[in-house]
Amino acid sequence: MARSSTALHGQLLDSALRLFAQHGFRGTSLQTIASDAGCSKASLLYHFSSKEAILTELLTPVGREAAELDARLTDLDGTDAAVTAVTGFVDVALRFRRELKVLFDTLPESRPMAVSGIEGIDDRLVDALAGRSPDPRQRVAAYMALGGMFVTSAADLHVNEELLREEMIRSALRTLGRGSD
Amino acid sequence: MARSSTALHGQLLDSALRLFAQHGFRGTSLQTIASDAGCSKASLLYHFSSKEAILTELLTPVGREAAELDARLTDLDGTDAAVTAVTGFVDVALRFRRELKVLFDTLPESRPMAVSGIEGIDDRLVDALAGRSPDPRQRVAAYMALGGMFVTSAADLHVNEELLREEMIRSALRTLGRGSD
DNA sequence: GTGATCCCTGTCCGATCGGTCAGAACCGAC
DNA sequence: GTCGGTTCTGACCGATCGGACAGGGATCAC
Repeated sequence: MARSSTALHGQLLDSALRLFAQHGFRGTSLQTIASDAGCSKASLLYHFSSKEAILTELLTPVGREAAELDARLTDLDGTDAAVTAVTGFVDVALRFRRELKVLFDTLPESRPMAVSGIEGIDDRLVDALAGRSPDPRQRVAAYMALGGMFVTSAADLHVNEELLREEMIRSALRTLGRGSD
Repeated sequence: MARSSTALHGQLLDSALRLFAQHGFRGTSLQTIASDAGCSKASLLYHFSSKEAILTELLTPVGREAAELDARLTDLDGTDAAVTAVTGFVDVALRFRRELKVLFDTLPESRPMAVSGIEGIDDRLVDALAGRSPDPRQRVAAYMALGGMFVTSAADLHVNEELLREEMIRSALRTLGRGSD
């Protein structure tokens, strides 16, 4: 027995991500994760100090990328801000589909933020998507686009990945009234 | 004590809906609901045979309306189907904002369907939103529109209700490439 | 009065949860 | 060999979960 430490660690993260995405954070027990990864619950808690710690480690990468996108958006406005926000979000969302699903499932509970640096990022994203416009109609459209990208990336449409990416971006821009057509 | 039976029953439904929407189904215990409604857990279980029964009673109305919309869509296609699906969905979604949030939170877990008559309604909605087109791009756009409407209705934007409704419909139609502009 | 019925509750139950802990099993270094 | 450190586990713990159940009051008909 005794895999090379990091091996089981990664295996546990894999199992946890899949199970969290499928049954939610609350709906997945430590025992289930451990069994899926082929070890004991006690072994899981040797690698991770708590259930929350697993979540944090899972969501840290997407948190980092989100923060980067956030930073890129700060000094943009108008169409530039909207287009950058759309393409940036779609890219991140499609790269972290299951993570985003877990994040979405976890957000409503105002738990002590498992992933740092993304507090209020949703408001800033909506602001950028709206092209910094204070028009409430633009804000609603921005929310529609954001929600659409979120849900669509989390769902698994049986569609070619590149086509999905392109059409998500085109759709979102149409939603915002900034479509080229 | 001893309220008129139906009074406590309704009070419990109120509390449950609010708490389910706020903390999720799993994240809300029977004790919490009972305390919020000002009675004992045993009393709650006198009015409802189980936790699942509360969920069913909460989601039945929105299930009925969804089924009606579903029926109205069957013999429509093209722009008619898309427009009817958008306006119908927005109307239902805004009338049952918290219920929809609970439904969304509850869906991922493949629990024995608490609300009947809506199996596979999402696929049929996407089909209608896509105007019955088999084009995968239209299907992606349909999913974007559906997700946008879903999330936007569940979120609470501080926006005038009628403006919200109008702009959600306009945004969704733009997403589908059927905007008037 | 005395039942019968309805509403409500205190108390208990088994299951499951996240988490702890002492120690077994394995490892390379010596 | 054996020693020290790392990896892993069975057994256990307190808390909380959804739910069962017997009985206490209140209200009615008679």
